[in-house]
Amino acid sequence: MTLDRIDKRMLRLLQSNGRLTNAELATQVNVSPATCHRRTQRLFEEGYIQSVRALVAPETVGLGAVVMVGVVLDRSTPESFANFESAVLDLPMILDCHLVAGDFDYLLKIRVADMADFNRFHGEVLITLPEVRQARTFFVMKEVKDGAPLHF
Amino acid sequence: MTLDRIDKRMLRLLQSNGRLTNAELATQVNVSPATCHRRTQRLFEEGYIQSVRALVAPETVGLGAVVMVGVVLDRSTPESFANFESAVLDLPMILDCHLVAGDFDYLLKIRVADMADFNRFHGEVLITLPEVRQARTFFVMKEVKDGAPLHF
DNA sequence: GATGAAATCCGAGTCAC
DNA sequence: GTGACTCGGATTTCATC
Repeated sequence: MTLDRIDKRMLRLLQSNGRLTNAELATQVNVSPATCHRRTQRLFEEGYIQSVRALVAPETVGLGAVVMVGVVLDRSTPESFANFESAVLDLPMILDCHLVAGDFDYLLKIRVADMADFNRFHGEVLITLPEVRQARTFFVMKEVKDGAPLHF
Repeated sequence: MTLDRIDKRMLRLLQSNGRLTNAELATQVNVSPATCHRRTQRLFEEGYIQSVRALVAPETVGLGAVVMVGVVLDRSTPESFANFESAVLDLPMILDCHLVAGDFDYLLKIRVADMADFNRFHGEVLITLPEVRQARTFFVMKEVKDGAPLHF
C-alpha cells in the first residue's frame, strides 16, 4: 500500500534500466534476491510499475519527424470531446494527446516520417477528424528532452 | 544495417513488453533461441533499441499533475537557446522539451504533485530561467494518450 | 508479516556444426 | 541459421526473527 525507501530505490533503478536482473537489483538495494523478487512482484501487481518497454529509436524505423499540434474543436460538448478522443486513440501516429485548459482544447504529439508525411496526415486525416475547427502546427526542430525519468 | 521482417516484429514485441524472455521472444517470431539472442544483441548494439525502462505510474509517486507550457525567449540568439536548454536539462520536473517553429520557441511538458506545486515552480523557477520572456500555461485536464508505442 | 538461506528449475549465453 | 551444453539467475520452499 505504501512505498518505503527500498521500494523507491527499486523503482528509480528499474526506471532507468528495466533489464536489471533480480540478482543485480537485489545487490544494489542491499536485500536478498528472494526479498527483492517479492518486492518487485508487488510493484507490478499493485500498479506502481505500469509496464516495461523497450524504447525504439524513432529514426531507425523511419519516424524521424515530430510535430506538435494544438487543436480547437467546433463545439464544447461532451460528445464532441468523446468523438475526437476516440478518433485519436485509433491513430497510431498520434503518440500523446492531452486535454488542456487554455487557448487549445487538445495538444497532440505526432510522429511521422517527414514533412511530406505530415502534410498528408494534416490534410487527409487531422482536419477531417470529427469536430476539429482549427489545428495549429508546431514543427519540432530539436528534441531537447523526451520522456525524462520521473523524479521522486 | 537494415531491419528485416523478423527484426521489426521483435522490436514491436519488445516495445510493448520489454520483459519478454529471449525464449518467449524466439517462439513468437519463429526462430531458435540462439538466433533470437544474436538478433536482439544487434538491435541493442546498433542502437535500434535505445534502452529498456520500467514505466512508473506517476500518481503513485506523487506526481499526478501534468502541465504543458509554451515558452517564448527574450532574444533569438544561439546563446539564448543554449542557456535555456541547459537550464531545462537540469530541471527534473521538465519531462519533455521541444524546440518548435511557430508561436512559441519551446513547448515543455512538466510533471508536478499538484497545482500548488506548479505555481511554486512557475513563479520561482520557470519565469526566472535565463532568457524567458513569456510562459503560457496549459493545465492538463486529461491524458487521453501518453507515449503510445511507435507504429512502423 | 517480512526476511534470508537453500534448493530446484529454467533461460541466457556460448560453443561447434 | 540450428542444436547442445554449461552456468547463473529466477522462483519456490522453508525456517527464522
